[in-house]
Amino acid sequence: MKVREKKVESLPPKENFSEWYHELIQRAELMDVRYPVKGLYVWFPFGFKLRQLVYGKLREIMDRDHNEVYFPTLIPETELGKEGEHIKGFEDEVYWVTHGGLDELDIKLALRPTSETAMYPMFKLWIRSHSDMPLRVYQIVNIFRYETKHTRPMIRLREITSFKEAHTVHRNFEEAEEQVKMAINLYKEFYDFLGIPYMVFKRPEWDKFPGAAYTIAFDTIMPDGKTMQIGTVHHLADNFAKTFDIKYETPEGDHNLTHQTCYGISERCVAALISIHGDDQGLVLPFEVSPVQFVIIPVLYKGKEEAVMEKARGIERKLKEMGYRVVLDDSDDRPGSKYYKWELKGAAIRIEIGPKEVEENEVTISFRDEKKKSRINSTEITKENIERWATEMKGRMRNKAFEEMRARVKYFDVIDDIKDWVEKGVALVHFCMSEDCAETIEKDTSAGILGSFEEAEGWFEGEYVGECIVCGGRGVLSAISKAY
RNA sequence: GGGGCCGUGGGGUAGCCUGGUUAUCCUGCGGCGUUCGGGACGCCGUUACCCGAGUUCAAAUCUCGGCGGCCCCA
Repeated sequence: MKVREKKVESLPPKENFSEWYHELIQRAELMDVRYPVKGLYVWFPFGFKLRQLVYGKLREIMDRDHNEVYFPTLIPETELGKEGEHIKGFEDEVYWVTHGGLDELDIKLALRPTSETAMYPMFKLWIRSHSDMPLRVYQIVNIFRYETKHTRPMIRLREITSFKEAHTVHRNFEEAEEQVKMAINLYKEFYDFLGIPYMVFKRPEWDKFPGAAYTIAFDTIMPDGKTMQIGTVHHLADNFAKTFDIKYETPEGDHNLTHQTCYGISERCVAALISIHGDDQGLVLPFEVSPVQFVIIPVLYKGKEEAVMEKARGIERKLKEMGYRVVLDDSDDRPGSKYYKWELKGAAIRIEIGPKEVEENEVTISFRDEKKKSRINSTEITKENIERWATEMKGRMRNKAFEEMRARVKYFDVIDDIKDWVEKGVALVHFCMSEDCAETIEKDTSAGILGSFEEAEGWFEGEYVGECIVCGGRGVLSAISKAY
């Protein structure tokens, strides 16, 4: 007798990252990629729930000392074009609204590629005196960029749907710089919460935000070895204040230009979350942000259904009363089929209840990041234990992610071997930050300079300063990678 | 920026080269029944040739354009 082949296709293995990502996003019902415009995608309810939970944390962090605002999507050409460097950086990727109905507009309107030029004319009106600062606001909005290269959900989009952008105004360069440090710490807190490892760089001059004095960026390493920028913090100095004439009156009665910062995180944080923690089975999510924190699978044997369902419903009720997100999967599928389904969707904790558990007042419990199952007494399902489980699970996920990333970071003092290495990770080098030397590196390695480390701790134990790998001049610890 | 490949039910595909009957298979989906501890089975039902133009008696199939997707090089 022939054993029947398993027919249900599973996810491509995660080693095949590009395919894995693409399939997972659809099968786990995060996004529908079938929308008929390139680079625009639809959030499914399940995916949007995940987005909301992740951004809930981001909001919580921001709300501590920022006020949420909303500025319009459309920016007049006259404002967008005011800051020379800024517009130069965005001009080839701006969408323009040129008509109202059948009439051509006198002044074209841009779909915001970012909101500096929407906000700062208003900041000029809002800022009168030194006591109006610091001003700290943020908004979570969609922004538009006409990408011509390979678009993909949550990573490279024409409509970024979830751009959290913060903008702050200060009295001088130093106070703005303090804000930059504060922003870096906020983002660290956010990514630590998600268990996502990152490196923090100062971007090279040629790669900073258009119009900024300098740019700090967070990069993580994706499973295919390429880096992905998952957050940026910009010190704008008084560059935009000059352009938009944002001045304040000092206690002495002088009128000074303000200094500003802005910093942003997009849905790439969700992309990083699912890419870094996910496995061959599908999503692995921290308990706090999983749309399904508990899934209860009843195992229904003929004649014993009612007792099992009764216990399952009881536990469902109990967990819901504690405030958790719970699904009792009483659909017609076999238990095995349900295990696969909820693993795909990243349900954090699974509880199985069958006749045996009913008899012994136990439940079978398993955590999404582990392979094993165990039996516990039903009375052990307490808020205290659940919080402990969530913390332990996060700890395991974070350690695993950190170890995997560390294995992809390696120091080099000769250029030759870098070309091969950047196919699977990040190369650390001492580098002088000159554009000439950068060109040599880009040519010899087919990879780019991420910048100089803000903090190398955790990634490199040696000296921060050393000889530039290209010219031998004074170099600082820097990183080279292929980037998304 | 340059080059190549592709578009068939909700998803994945065969058919296209060599135009011609009712468009293949897997999966999914709906109903009924039997089941249920790691992807159950039976029966019934359900849905497709990207859009536009051209060639032709006849186009999923050939030609051109558009839109969309994938890959390689810079």
